[in-house]
Amino acid sequence: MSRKILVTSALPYANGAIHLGHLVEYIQTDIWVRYQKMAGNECWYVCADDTHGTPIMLRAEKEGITPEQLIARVHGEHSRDFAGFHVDFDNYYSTHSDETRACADDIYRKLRAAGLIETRHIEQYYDPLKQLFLPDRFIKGECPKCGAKDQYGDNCESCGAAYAPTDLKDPYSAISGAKPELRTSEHYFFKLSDPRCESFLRQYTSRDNGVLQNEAANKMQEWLGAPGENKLTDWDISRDAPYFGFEIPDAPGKYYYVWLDAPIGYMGSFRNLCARNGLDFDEYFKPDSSTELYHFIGKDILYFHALFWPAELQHAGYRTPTKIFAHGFLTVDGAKMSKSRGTFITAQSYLDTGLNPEWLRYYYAAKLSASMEDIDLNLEDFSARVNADLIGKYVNIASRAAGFVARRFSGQLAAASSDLPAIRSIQDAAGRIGELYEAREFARAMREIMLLADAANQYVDHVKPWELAKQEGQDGALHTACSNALNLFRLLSVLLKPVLPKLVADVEHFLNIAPLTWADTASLLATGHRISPYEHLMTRVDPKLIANLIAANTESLAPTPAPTTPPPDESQPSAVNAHAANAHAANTTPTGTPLCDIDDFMKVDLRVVRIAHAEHVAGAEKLVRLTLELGNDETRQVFAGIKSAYDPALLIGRLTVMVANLAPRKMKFGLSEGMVLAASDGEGKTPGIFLLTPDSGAQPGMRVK
RNA sequence: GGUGAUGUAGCUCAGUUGGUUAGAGCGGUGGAUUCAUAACCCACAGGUCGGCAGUUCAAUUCUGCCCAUCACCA
Repeated sequence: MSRKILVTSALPYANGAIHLGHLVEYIQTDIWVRYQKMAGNECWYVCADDTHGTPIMLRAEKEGITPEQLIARVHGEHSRDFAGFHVDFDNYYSTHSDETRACADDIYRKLRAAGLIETRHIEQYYDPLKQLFLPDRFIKGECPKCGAKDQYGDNCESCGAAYAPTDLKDPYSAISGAKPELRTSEHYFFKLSDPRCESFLRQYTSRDNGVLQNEAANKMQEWLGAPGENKLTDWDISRDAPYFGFEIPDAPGKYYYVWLDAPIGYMGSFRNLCARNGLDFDEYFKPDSSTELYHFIGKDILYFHALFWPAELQHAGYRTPTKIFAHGFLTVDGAKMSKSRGTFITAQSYLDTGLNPEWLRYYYAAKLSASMEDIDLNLEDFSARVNADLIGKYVNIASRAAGFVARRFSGQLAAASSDLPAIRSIQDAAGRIGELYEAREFARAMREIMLLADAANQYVDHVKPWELAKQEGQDGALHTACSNALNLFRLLSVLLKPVLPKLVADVEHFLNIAPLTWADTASLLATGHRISPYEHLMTRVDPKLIANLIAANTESLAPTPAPTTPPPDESQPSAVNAHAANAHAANTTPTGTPLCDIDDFMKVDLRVVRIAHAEHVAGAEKLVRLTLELGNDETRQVFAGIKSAYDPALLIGRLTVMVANLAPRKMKFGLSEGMVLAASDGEGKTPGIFLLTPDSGAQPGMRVK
């Protein structure tokens, strides 16, 4: 009767470190898999590094190593990070493997035989210096819409416009800086626009079919268009040499696009697992398989998993995924992860700082649902939640009872009261909580479990073991009370085990019992059972650690020779969500400014001034003419480019700050004898110009330093 | 710009198939207690349920518009 289940998480790209955004997915999947295993199902969890593509090739080149060396190293780093968070894959493999190549070739040949592959010549930018075709993200130039400089080839970060790289003005290669040339090349396409694909996908992704969450199904229908309106376009699945990947059979110099072999990496990883432990691969992937296949992914890569991937499988003669579970992104303290704010937190830094990985597992569980909504890691809430729930409520129950049992009853338990309401309510809830795990409603499950933990603490409070301990002839009552408390603790441990595997392993050691399974919610500890001495199971979150974590992840303002990871390929095939991509923007923020010393700074004579007069300058688009008083009856004329933000009339009388020793400059409208200081967003994301103002009390002529 | 999602107490979130006084945890305040790494127990305070308009005997819950945030527009 036990189900046979194969589960995957999206493949992280072998080009960067695992961060807390990635971990949402791996922890979510791991909890789900652990629950399935505890519930007695045969469940296999596979994943792999996604290792192909131009970014890997360039990154390796930059480090002076081969791509194989790079991906081997990153595989080690990723494996270590996942293990550190108790993410327990049955196989963590690599797409750069014989198995994945064999699966990719097999699928490709079958699709070709089905008439779903065709070739076409396309024009694409080519870097004549590096001698390679450039992915969209490696071409930069001026946005055709708003004119912002240094924008990527697919969309503009300044105005949000989407366009083709050929639309860019003054394009240049982000690798060599060379001006790219348009060149023609033959590409291979998967004919997603074929009526067979469309009709299959329309049915497969429909709400009624239940493969996708409703929100995702709606999105797919949007992408598919109205019935009859075929909006799907063929998918370009080849890239020209040089490319790190698998060469396409019978197509010298042509390689599978990394996004083609990434999902196939799930198969490759599983095939490798099958070979090692005698599983039957075909049983899981044949078209009429009775096994279940689940993909956990981020909502950003739905397109690949809900359209391309099922269409490939269907038409290559394989089963299609049972369900695709998309989750939302992670924000930290309500905002996108940011390197400058220190909230772009790597898995390694979290562990190195000394934070307990199970704190994060619990916190994520307490916030995750089956929806695609983003979840927020609020660091204050994180500490409060973990401390209150895990230490204050859950671990506390064991701590309250263990001392008495050890001191008064030599570690042996009395019979538990099987009809105790607190015990019965946990046993009754176990089925419901199991269903919540199954449905990925972890937050609801955690709420219910903590309610049960509250009831357990209320029980202890009610029977007052500390009073019984002082009374003559109450040994029996004390013994029962403590035994009940420990049974309550054991039952709660079963319910929390998918989330807290390491902690519950310690609990199993403390209670001196075999590994807990879901069925153990039906039983109680035997009379006379002997427990081990209690050792504290978990400590509270030390606020200092959180501060250290932020500090460890805050990019220094010093000119670090930033580890400039190349920008991701157009649509990076991994769980790396949009925030990972956004992080690249951090490299172009003020962090790159060289240091100056105090002597350099003191060369600049900053003075408080009063704006004595301000007026528009006839014929000037941006300028306002200011007359500034520096004290001692000295005045200066300064032209300031602040017309767009300030009405001159409202400036008169204000205090601000000027550079008093700036060399005078002759302008079309007169001599400008200095400059006033104002803030603005160089990237143009936040419009406006903001003049500086000193605190009240400052007088014209005072030096600013 | 289009489409979609979200907007509920200081924080993180439930909830309402429209119906008397809108909930939890944390935080705060007060009390109780001392078995438990100041944990636990009891109580209290607290919100114009984003804004405006409409439908209705009745709207936080339905409809429309607006605002904000986020995502997608491959």
